[in-house]
Amino acid sequence: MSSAANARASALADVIRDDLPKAKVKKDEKPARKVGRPRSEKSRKAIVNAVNRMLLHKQASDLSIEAIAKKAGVGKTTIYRWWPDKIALILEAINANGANVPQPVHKSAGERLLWQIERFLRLLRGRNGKVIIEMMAQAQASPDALGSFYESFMLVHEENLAEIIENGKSAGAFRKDLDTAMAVDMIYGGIVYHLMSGSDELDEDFITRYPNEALRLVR
Amino acid sequence: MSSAANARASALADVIRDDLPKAKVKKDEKPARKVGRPRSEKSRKAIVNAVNRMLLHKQASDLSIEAIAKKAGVGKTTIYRWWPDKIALILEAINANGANVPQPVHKSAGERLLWQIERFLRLLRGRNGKVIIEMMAQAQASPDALGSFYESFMLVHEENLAEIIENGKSAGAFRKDLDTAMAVDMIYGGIVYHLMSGSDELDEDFITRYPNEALRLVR
DNA sequence: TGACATTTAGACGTGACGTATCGAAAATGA
DNA sequence: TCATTTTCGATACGTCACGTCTAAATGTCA
Repeated sequence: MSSAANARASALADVIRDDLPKAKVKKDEKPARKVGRPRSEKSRKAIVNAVNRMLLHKQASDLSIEAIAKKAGVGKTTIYRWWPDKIALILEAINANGANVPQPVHKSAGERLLWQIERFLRLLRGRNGKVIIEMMAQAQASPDALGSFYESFMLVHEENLAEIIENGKSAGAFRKDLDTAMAVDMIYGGIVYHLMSGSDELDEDFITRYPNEALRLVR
Repeated sequence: MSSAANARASALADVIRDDLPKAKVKKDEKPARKVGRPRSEKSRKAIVNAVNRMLLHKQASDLSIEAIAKKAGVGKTTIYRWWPDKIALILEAINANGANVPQPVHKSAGERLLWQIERFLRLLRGRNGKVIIEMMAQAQASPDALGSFYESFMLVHEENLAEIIENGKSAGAFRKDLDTAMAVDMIYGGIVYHLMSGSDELDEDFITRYPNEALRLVR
């Protein structure tokens, strides 16, 4: 397990080979404990709220588990018990994980591509973008954190985009000789890189024009 | 000063407007001190060597100034005096800054683009890539560090690429409606993102095929 | 020689890490 | 009702790195 590279390679391979068997992650993690004090929903909310409030004033790298615990009025043991690291906690707090809205059907390949890119851009618009990019940056420090970030955030977007591109190629709407994985790298990479280069937020102009620029890449 | 966003915006604007007046950074930082003990070249080398030796065994985020000083047999004051942060030190150690080899002339716009991208890829090949990407990641934590990384590493590449694209557009070799800044984001972003996604090194296949894929984007 | 900046070495206070321990609290089920 | 089980908040612990700060030694120039 662990390696993000592996997770990524296999995930893209799945999409490209068009057989996606068990990519469903593991949602069946509910043994439904019968005995013992249950997890405090109140504490969970307090922690998540504390993170969100703190993110209004400072950037993610300046949040310490200790400070979060203090602000939430919670023992830091509680945080360590439920979240493996700051990345997982913050991603949950800003609710950036998943939310895999199904694509509207009956669209051309180009429209589906635009829709997917716009969805990603919307997700990264505003303050969220900076925070998520910081998470990606922090994840570079450890393979485990990277895998965690990748699986809980990037993977689903990559899969969706890769599938759209593959379908577009099959349908003749996109270049047959296009390398799907590279196109995914360039399309999402362009956005990520833009945010990493210093723009605090994605400006309206970028959001408006980027999807069409990406569309030119694949045609 | 400080903001990387500003540095970037103005730099690209310069290239795009095709007037690049004083982009030459400041190489004239040699007051040639006459008095006082001179900086120890021996210590400088010991520090840089220590960093390089340590990077063979651990990743950049695991290097501490204290450990570097100890390994180099140097007071950490010496490090703090000469380098503003770990990013600057490591970039100098792996010699990733500058080395702005002039382009061979007499080439078509497409060839110049390929050459520039290949140069960038060569720079990020091997262990260097991981280290540089880690620097970029760490730089996200502070605007100053981001500006420092950007100016000492990314800026020159962006300027070169933007100029090539602009010239290609003027010459009719590239699409006139191409957004230069976005193309730069996508081309370099694709590489950076690829490295950030978990591949420890750029594989031969990627290096071989990426430049051509990028060329399709601009035509 | 004296002026002066840089050198190494290490002490210092700060702050966060992640673990461990504690007694109290909250649910279950016999 | 009461034992069992698990989480709760609190806090102590040892570790580590940060960046600043002294202090005495060292090297170069005038």
